[in-house]
Amino acid sequence: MPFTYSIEATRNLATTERCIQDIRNAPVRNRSTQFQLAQQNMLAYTFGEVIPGFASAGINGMNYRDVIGRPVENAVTEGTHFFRDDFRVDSNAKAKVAGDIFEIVSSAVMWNCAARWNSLMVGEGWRSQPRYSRPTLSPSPRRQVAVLNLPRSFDWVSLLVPESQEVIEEFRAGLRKDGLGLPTSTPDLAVVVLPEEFQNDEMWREEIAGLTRPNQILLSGAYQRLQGRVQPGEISLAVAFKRSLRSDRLYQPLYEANVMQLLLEGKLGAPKVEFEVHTLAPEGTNAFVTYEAASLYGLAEGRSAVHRAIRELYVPPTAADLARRFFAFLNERMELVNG
Amino acid sequence: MPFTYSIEATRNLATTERCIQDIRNAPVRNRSTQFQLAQQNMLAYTFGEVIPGFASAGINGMNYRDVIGRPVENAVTEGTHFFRDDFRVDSNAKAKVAGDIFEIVSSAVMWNCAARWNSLMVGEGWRSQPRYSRPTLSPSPRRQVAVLNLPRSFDWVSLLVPESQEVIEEFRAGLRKDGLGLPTSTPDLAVVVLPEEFQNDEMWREEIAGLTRPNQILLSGAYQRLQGRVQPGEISLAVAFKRSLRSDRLYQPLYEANVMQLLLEGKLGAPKVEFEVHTLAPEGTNAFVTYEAASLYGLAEGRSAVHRAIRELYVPPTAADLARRFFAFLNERMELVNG
DNA sequence: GACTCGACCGGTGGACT
DNA sequence: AAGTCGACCGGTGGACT
Repeated sequence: MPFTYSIEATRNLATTERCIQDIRNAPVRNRSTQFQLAQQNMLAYTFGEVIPGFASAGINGMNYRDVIGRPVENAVTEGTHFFRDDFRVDSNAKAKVAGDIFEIVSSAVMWNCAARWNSLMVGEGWRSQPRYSRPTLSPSPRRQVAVLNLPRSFDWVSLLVPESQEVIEEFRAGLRKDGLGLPTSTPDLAVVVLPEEFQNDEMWREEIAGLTRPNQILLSGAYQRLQGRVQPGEISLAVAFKRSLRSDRLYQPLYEANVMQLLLEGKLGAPKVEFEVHTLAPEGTNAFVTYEAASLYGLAEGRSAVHRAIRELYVPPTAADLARRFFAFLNERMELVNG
Repeated sequence: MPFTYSIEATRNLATTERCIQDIRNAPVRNRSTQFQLAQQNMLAYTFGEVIPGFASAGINGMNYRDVIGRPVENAVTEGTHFFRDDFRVDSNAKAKVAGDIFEIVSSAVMWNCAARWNSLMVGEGWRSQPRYSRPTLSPSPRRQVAVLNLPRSFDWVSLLVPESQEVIEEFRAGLRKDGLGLPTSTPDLAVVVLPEEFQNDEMWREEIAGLTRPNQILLSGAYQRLQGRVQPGEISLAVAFKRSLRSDRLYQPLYEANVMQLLLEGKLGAPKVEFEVHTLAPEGTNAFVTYEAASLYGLAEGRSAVHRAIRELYVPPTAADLARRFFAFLNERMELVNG
């Protein structure tokens, strides 16, 4: 499972493990797809033994856009090898898979950061390989975090403890009388304070070695363990991943951040909701301006401490930079949690 | 310029007027595009003598999705005719053009509705072909409207009279001190009260016969005439056009509606801002739920008259339905304007 | 005329039913 | 297991510089 394409490794794959699935004889109804980019196999192939930022210096410091592009690159190499001129995939296929890979790999980087952070918080000291500067916040098991890559169709409200969900439900019940609602969807990822009942579990301190299928399942299913167990103030960070930007594709995070702020800050008394957007191709400066928008809820209330809805549009240069930045964030934000 | 593909009509086109432009020998830098879908030529070809809703009964009552799909259909027929097996366009090319065509054609339908409405408002009576039921609002030249298809990169605030723009500018100046902003972008289309200085101009009462290139320019440039001349309460309707929906593509209109409501209702004392979304393929019911969201500004203020940010997600069955619905809207909303 | 900038949406791989 | 449902984004034609 090499980061760099290997004809030997490819040859040893069972056909079901290959990155390219030939479905010309088993087409999906109402589609003309001939070859599928098997996203999970691609992740296992390219990142099966590699988590960027926690791998070799060469990968940790490599241009992150190139790192994220590698699975599709490898898959296309494989497809061309087996199918030559017959091989073709729609640009929309690459687009879908590249977007999911950016999200999943970045989540894995942050998962490993959280594991390392948590290990420090329970008093195990600061792991030294690869080297990141040691956070200065005084360790406490209560300051552990969980990194949750949230699935499609998720509703972030389901993370909250029942009492908080009830407050929101009552608020919505009032709206429904007028035919109104305030539906919530989700960021791609949430960082939450690790609930007390998990603070002795080792799994939250274990760095994964790569995105094998079992590890993919571990990370993508982690959110289920925390549903109904998070206090409003414990949603420490929300992240939206967008591999590239277009002016019309900026608004789901911007809107969802506004709703989160209205509900968490306004109705549940939580501190500032930190919501950020990660991208590898901002395509101009317009997005940075769009994301300077003040949080509408705070504005309307005429509060003194108005803030942006989106705290930052971040373009990670390398996986190591992403990790360093996340450690710095935790070092600052987790001070809010009583040690 | 037939609505139905005609090999004779195609044969008579100059190459620059054709719907398919062969650019294999003049490629765009950094692109692999071989054939371009000449969007404006396509509109002139298929709709050069037809505005749906103001054409024959067959077209007015035809499934609007099929009407909107016709230009691409005709262009593909042309391309196949001239280039046979060489002809290919990316699905993203069709997607872009289909989206713009939905926007431009729907704007043209509404333009003609406005022309007919205005003609009634200045006392010329109600035109009878094709037949729509006569609005009941008492006519007044002050109740005329302008339909503005707004361009890419537009800022709806530029429509407002200088005094109102200044109010917004002052508000933003306060935000900028804290590193905040509240940038505005635009709906695809705005319906505004026709300013007094234009109420005798015939052009606002003239129905166009088709989307010839000059008429395309007339409609797409109309907004320039009204910039700086609209009172906050005179933005009667904002529309976003989305040929098809995806769950992630719902939020630009939802967010922009919220911002418009904060600024126009909250800061400038305008009545309820009516913002709607038109689509031909909602793809499930989720979008209808998303658009039940209450306007965040009203919520935060704890106002009594909270309303939805998006008034409706509308799926026009035919062009005649779109026209009828717009007449009904004008009949109701323009009552707010003193006759 | 070459280049940059907006905003268009449909084809996709996987989760869930 | 066949069908439905989420949310991914890159290639595009035109306006502008």
